[in-house]
Amino acid sequence: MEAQIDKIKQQLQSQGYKLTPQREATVRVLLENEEDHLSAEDVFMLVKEKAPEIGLATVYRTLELLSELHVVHKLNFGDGVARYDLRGDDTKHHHHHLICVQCGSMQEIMDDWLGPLEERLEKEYSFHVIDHRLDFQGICKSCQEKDQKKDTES
Amino acid sequence: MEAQIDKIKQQLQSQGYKLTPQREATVRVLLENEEDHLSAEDVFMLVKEKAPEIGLATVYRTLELLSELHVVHKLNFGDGVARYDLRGDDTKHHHHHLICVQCGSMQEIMDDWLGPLEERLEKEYSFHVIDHRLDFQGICKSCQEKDQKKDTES
DNA sequence: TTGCATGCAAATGATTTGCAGTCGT
DNA sequence: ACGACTGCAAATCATTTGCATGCAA
Repeated sequence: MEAQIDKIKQQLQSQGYKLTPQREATVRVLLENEEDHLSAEDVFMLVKEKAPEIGLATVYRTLELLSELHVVHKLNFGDGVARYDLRGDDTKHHHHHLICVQCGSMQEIMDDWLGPLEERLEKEYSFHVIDHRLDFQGICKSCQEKDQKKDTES
Repeated sequence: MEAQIDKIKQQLQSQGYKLTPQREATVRVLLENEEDHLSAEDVFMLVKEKAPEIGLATVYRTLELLSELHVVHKLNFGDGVARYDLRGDDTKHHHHHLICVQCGSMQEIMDDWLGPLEERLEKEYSFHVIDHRLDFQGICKSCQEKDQKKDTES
């Protein structure tokens, strides 16, 4: 982890920026939560545990700066908040959702089904995939069973 | 077009909603701009030309309603505004999006790649798929080229 | 009458910005 | 001292909500 911090420090300095304590705390939070897609508010709360005096605006400014330097990716999943992701080439997130339109339940599928598609995108469209989001809307098993029962009764 | 309006009217009525003049004006704007991904504000401005007395809140409420009824798709490309897309008659309106996290550009892919996956879901998870949504976040071709140039310069 | 719909204005929530003070070089 | 950096509060922007009114069955 120290190695990664050092690398980021150099990236900052090469562009004339400093790795201040606030920025370092923010980067550490991102490193410690590489798995997740943290929102700015999430990052803020986690950073506050290490550096309680930090301001939300600083977190936003830091994330924006890191984003410009391509240290993190700014992602948008349509839930109204921007999410940030450390740019590790190795970490990819694959989760799909089955959302039942009848009962509203949501099931996560951890399989990665899109590997071949992503390869195709890179080749055919020259699009470098960082992440994807795949949601299916439909009727879940238990609602199908409920429906069947109802149909039989009537 | 009248046929499509009628169809939407029936979809609304089947759920207990009415096709009010404001809603009809909004739907007409969406039909007339089927090609584009309009934001709520865009729709609002266009609807105002037909029905100047309409309020922005009504446009938002209408779009939200149509979205729930799956008449339109609510899309988010990370530029800070939600965009809306009329769902074409054909069930094969399954397009996917390539969203560049750097420049915010969006490209549509019209292929339907998920047929086999949907079959698998029905079998392995007993989940009956009605609709899906697939977005890829990544770096588009032109941003990759820009990055390369920048890297070379330094 | 009853309740869905509307327009307006005010409220909200995420993010940005203005500004005065702080810190390292 | 200079400019980069910060925290705070106020500003902004998209979207939502409260509420009194309007309208159709």
